[in-house]
Amino acid sequence: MGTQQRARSESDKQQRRQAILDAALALYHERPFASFAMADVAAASGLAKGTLYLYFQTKEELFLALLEQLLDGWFAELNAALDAGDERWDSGRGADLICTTLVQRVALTRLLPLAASVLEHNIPLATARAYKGRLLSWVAESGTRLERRMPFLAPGDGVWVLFQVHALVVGLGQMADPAAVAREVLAEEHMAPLRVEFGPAFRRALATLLRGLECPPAG
Amino acid sequence: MGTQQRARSESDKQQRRQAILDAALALYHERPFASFAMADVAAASGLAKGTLYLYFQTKEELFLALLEQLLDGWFAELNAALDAGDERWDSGRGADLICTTLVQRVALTRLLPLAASVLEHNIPLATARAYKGRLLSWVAESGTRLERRMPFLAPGDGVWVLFQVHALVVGLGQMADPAAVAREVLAEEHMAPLRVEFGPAFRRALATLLRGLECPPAG
Amino acid sequence: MGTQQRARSESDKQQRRQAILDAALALYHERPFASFAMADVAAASGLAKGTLYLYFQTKEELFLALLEQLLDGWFAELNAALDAGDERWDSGRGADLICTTLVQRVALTRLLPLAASVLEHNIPLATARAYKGRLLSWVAESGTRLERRMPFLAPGDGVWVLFQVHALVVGLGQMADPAAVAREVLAEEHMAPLRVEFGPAFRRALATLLRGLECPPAG
Amino acid sequence: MGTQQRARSESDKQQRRQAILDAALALYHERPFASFAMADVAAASGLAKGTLYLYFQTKEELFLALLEQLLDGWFAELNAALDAGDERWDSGRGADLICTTLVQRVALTRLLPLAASVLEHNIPLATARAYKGRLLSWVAESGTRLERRMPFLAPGDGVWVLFQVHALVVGLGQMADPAAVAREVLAEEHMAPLRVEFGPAFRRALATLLRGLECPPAG
DNA sequence: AATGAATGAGGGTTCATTCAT
DNA sequence: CATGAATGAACCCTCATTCAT
Repeated sequence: MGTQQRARSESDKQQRRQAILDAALALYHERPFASFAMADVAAASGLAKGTLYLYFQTKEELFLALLEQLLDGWFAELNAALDAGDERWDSGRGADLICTTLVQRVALTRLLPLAASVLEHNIPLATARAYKGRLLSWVAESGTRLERRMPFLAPGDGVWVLFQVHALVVGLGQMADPAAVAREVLAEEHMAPLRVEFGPAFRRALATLLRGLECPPAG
Repeated sequence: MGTQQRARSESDKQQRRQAILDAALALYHERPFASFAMADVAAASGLAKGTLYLYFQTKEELFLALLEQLLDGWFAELNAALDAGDERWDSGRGADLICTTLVQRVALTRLLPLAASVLEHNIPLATARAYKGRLLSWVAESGTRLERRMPFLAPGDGVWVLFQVHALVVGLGQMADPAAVAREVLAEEHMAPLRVEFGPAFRRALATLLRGLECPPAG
Repeated sequence: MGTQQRARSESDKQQRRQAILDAALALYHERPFASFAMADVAAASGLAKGTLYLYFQTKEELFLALLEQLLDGWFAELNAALDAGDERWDSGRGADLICTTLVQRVALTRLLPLAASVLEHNIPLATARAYKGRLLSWVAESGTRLERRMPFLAPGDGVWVLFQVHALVVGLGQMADPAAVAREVLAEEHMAPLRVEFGPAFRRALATLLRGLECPPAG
Repeated sequence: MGTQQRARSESDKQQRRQAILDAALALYHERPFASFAMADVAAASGLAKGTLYLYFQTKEELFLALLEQLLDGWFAELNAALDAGDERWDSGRGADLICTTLVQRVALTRLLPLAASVLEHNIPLATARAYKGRLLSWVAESGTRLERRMPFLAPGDGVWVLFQVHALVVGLGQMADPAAVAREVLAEEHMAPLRVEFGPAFRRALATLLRGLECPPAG
């Protein structure tokens, strides 16, 4: 119905852009992201469909902006924790930090798996480059910090660990968040071994992985 | 166009069913599986759209049939290798086997990530149950074999390792197989650190993970 | 699976034709006629789909053949009753006969409404002519008999009454046999006035109609 | 093709909705309603297919909206006529009113028979309830008025008469509006007795029916 | 800048009919 | 005569995007 106030100044516009992203995020609590339609995001943000296109050229761009924001938040928290103090961490401690910060960011862990399929559609080269560029610097910066904190990590291991984190989030996230039908099946008694809870599963996987790096070479 | 030969005998029909699956598989070389339309599969297999529905009740059933077939093949090879001989393996040897058998099955590693999203749509409970049931028995059987071969694995670790394999295949597979636009970006000089090659990446991740299990507890 | 025995002689073929019609009829007991597919009829008669087309050129022809058969049976019974004895009947008696014979022929009353829509599709002129021709002679013959039995009927009234019977069967039949959703709605308390039971509704309508003919002109 | 003007105001939208209904109605002149595809209605109204779904959630909803509109118009006219003046009417007068108002509403008489089959498909319970509810109140209100005007009608007879009207419209309408092939057959000389003209046929049927109610009980 | 009505290409699925065997 | 695999035109509906206002 009513027309929203116009965002005139540049900061107004940034705010509105942010409001759209927030609304999109909020939709997670109701339904899987893959089912989003622009109409839903528009409704959730109290704007008209067309308005979204003033702030994002395509649906995918909106999606990537949201993902970047969530990643940004996580890397910031991660870096802050890695920068505080200077005692050495063992693999358990490192795994703990990453898990704790990540597990509570449900939206991020659910959005990340979709990144790849979104990147397949409809995004201009420049957008893809921007996203990947940002990803690169995040990974590089946090990778270095990880290596500093966990000296058993060789140069380059920090970035490598973050890749594994990505992979595990995507892979385990998918297993831990099955669709309705699958959930129903998994609820059956004998399916118990196939049930995966993201938090514990991820923690154990990451801890084991870091332990493998920490472990003195066999022999 | 022209009418295909009729598949009369039961074995003809199995062959045709297989031909459809093969055609679907072949489409990978041209476009991401997620974008498949039944029309595409029909065209690729030289059949009419309606004909596909003689062999598969829904698009999703076709997809799951393909996936199960590939999984079946892999688990068979894996089990055969685990059953041959009875020397003990260390983590490196175990990782090698899994990697070698899996890496050459490109289609499987690309299809697996889609399983979750397919399971979200349009499949009857029975189909989901059948798929999950099969998965369960594959995982249980191969898990036991892994434990037998690698005695450093505690009971239950075998299944757990296979879950991590699944997760890593999905996660790393996604990173290693970017869409056209993303590939173009990653081809740029400075993006090198973000490039992931599935084989080596997966091998290292799995080896490290198994090493972590093998490693004597810290202390 | 198995191949049916071949109908070689002409009488074999008549029998098979009849078997198909019987099977189609039997399907009524399970689902509304409008939802029939040729595949269903084939399955019900234990024949292959293609075989049906050896006996009926189109789906509609099969349908009309079935309808004609049911009509034939009813007119035969009606005529027999009208021919037995020679006392005069009043409107009540006439209505009773028609109702009693018709109400028990559920298949007929449910099939009749579909005749019109079937005639709209896909039937050759010759088939339509044959059907209408048969209808004409049935109506004419039974109409005459009605007039003989109920002398308050003027010449032509007999045919006219049969038209009204047709109309009422179609109209009331539709109201008395609502679809699942409609039935659910009608089951609600306050919808009671909209509920129609075919037997009583038809009986009263026809009785009133005949009474109107019987009734001395007003004034 | 070209883009239609946008319906902005609420009244514009009502107008467009109406235009769609009008276009659907107009299609009657070309083909039986049962064969309508949304694509046809779209083409007839000069809109894109998708646009129809802005105004009607499903094909069936469009259909019911059209029917309700026509019914509403008829009941309004009927009620107005029944409310004007207060002399008593005999059965002939009552039949006249109903016939005259109904016969000129060709679309209504052709649409009504399809209501039942439409109600079988794809409509939410709520829609069915709304339709039946409206029907109930129309019938109840006009039924009462009929009884007031024609005192020979017992309580409840008014509603009953309207049911017969419904049934006769459906039944006779079907007979009077044959498909192309059937029409051709009926045009042949000797088929004359099967030809039904809706107006006269309906008038006579209804008049006779009312006369039957008016008539003093036999004996 | 904001709107939201209009677009229209596709998508999955059904089913009457054909015809090679 | 019998079969049933193959066909392919239709159908309803969705939704990202556009653009007139």
